[in-house]
Amino acid sequence: MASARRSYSRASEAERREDLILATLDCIAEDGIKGATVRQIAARAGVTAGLIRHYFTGKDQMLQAAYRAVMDGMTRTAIAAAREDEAPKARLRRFIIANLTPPVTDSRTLSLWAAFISHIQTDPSFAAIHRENYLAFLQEVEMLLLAFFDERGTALSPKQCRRFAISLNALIDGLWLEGTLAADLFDEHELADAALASVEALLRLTPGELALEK
Amino acid sequence: MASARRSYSRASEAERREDLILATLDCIAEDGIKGATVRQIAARAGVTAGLIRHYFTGKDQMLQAAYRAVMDGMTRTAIAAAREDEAPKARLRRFIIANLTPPVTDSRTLSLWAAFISHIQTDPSFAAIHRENYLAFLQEVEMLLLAFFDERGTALSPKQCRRFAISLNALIDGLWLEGTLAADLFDEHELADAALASVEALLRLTPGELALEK
DNA sequence: ACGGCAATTATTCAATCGTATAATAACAGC
DNA sequence: GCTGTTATTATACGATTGAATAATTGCCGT
Repeated sequence: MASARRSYSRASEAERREDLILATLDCIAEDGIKGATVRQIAARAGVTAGLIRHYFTGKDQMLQAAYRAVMDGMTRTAIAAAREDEAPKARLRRFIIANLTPPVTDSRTLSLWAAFISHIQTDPSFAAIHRENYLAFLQEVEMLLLAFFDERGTALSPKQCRRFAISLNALIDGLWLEGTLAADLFDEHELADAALASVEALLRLTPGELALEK
Repeated sequence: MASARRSYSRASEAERREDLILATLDCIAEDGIKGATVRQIAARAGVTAGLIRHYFTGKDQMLQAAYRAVMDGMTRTAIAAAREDEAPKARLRRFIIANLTPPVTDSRTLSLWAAFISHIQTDPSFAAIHRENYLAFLQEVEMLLLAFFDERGTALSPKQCRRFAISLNALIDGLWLEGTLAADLFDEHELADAALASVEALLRLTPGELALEK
């Protein structure tokens, strides 16, 4: 009885790692962190479970890589929305809107974010990843604010800029979290509109200054 | 060889359930959700594992009860801070401060909150608990705002009140989350001060109107 | 004081987890 | 085309999990 071994094809390290990470995210999005077992992930990636330990030291390290991938994706789309070839006001507006419309406000994204956030408290590696992303996000907001107030001709001390950035970031985070958790309570533009009006108030701008194009 | 069975004492259903729930929270706070196994919980509660299924249908149901306990605790302390025997402005101020100082901004509270948030996406029972608490929180904020603007003599339409409440809630949530996650980045009063200034701006009040007593 | 109810313990079970190791097949270099 | 390297599969192992069942002991009513 010849052993009928499964046929397979070799892949480059880069794409195999990516496949495994994407499969991890699929599993988490579907069943939560408890659904992300090495077997389920391997099955979803079309390989066998043992392969995971060939590319990662262990399951934990793969989860960290997956967390990095999620956070990178979130910040990348938000930052990409604030295109450099536009006026500071438009960039700030686009940045806010991008954070409160799909694909950032998306059930799957929230599931992934939520699955990882609890690890921050327990595992220092996850804490480092979070810290890194939070500071990067904060700095991006600060740069947008500086450019905006500069164009507007309003003075803005570094300390005040930082305070604005912290509050603005908190507002966006909160709206994103609750808005995505209870997506049925808000329609798509309601969230972004509320954010724009709130940011105007937060920065002590005149109503409509940020939302209206002219 | 006489079987040396462990001696024990009976307890009322109420306190046994509470003991088990508190033990559950202790386990989660210490090791995350993965540390909340029936055996560890039972050990921490000073009973044996089997007893859990005598008071709860299963582990899931006990986790739900624990989640309810956490959320109740958080909203209760915040609402209790807005004492009824004070002026509307003071109540609003106290409410905001209470949400951004210990024991609400506390590493343990965050750990518990974070451990449960991912279940909202997966388990409808957890979604219902979250929804219930979110709406209760929102309504509390709306009532505080109505009383405040009424005393101030400013008109406030129900729609505007709701929009304010949503934004204010998001701001508090975001500050609480990031501030507690990165507690070392902020000192204790910085968070509450930032919140007060931001809420003043959010509600289009004059700077210092909410923070200063007079 | 004692009998019976049920709260609690003790033990077992099947399932599943992450990891380790050995066998094998795919592919590159020559 | 052959050969050596190694990516991949296959299998096994020990630990741990949530749940189910049976045995026992604490305690209340009488």
